[in-house]
Amino acid sequence: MVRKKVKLAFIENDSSRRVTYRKRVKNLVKKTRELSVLCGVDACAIIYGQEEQAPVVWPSSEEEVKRIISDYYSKSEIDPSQRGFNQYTFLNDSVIKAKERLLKLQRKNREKQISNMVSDILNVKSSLDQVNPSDLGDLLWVIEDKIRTIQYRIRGRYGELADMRNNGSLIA
Amino acid sequence: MVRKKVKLAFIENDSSRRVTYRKRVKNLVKKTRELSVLCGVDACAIIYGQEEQAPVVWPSSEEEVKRIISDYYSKSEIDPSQRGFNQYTFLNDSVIKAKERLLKLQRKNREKQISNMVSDILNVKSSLDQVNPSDLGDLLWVIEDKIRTIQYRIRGRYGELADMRNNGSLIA
DNA sequence: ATCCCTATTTATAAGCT
DNA sequence: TAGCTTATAAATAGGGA
Repeated sequence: MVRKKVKLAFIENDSSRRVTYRKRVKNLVKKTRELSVLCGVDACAIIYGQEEQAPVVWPSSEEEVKRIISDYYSKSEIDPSQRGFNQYTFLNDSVIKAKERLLKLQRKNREKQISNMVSDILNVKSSLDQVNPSDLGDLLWVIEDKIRTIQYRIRGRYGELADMRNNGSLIA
Repeated sequence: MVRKKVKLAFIENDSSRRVTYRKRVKNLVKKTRELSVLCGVDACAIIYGQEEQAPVVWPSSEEEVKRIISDYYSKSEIDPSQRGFNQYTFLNDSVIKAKERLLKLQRKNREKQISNMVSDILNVKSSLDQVNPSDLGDLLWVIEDKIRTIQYRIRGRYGELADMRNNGSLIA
């Protein structure tokens, strides 16, 4: 996009791809944070880098997470009648069709798997809405520890853990 | 950041905040997509706008979601021993402390709530890893319908649904 | 690989309609 | 409120050290 307008396609060259990745991730996170602060909304960026790379997650610092969670909590205190509203299922033709489809999925024993995945993608906000303020400390601690654990696991401990990777039963 | 260098703080003026929000969301999504394509990584942007606004989620189109899911699936086919690896709990001092803390949480009957929230924030990738390719069609359909349902619900149907918002038991 | 540099492209705050 | 325009700030590809 500069000394030569680059076309939007996978960068084959490993070296320049990695450089571009670092530059752009940095700015994407910055932009995410700016949007959040300027407009008073909660925004989340998740980037899964190549193999052997820790995922980048924003917000990730204790301070930021705390701010977002307490913002959510104070909102729901101000207007508790709003809480859980997103969970209500509006009934119309497309939802009726959805239900038929889900019934079929249930028969195939996949419904739970799929709804969990949809939740992962769409429901971060509603899960944050449901946190009790007395849980904030524990929540932050668990999140931070999970991030550290993932980073530690991904960075250079493969040797020690190699035997475990061959055991499919570890999936859970 | 332009005709006047704006300081990074909440924009009090409603009108300009909304304009800034729309402009920046558009570009944040664009940047997210560019990073994803240029560097061959999976990235996700989630923005929760103000009240009465539909959340913005990228990726959201059938095509993009399909691409990401099938990429994940083909990765796990090439190296199935990697699947589920992220779920393994590495044992070290901090995890032992985590477990003690979790035990305490369990006593308070909050553990499930919190671990679900952590999963929402950090585990989008691993849930995508576990999708069977034959489920892709159903998955895409459910996601799209969920997005449509949320948008429809949030945009201007409050009148009809107002009575329901006063019922706290709808949280679920 | 990592800074630094810088020519250009992008993003964007204000104005104007 | 929603576009469109424009002056300026930011982001960034490609090089060089």
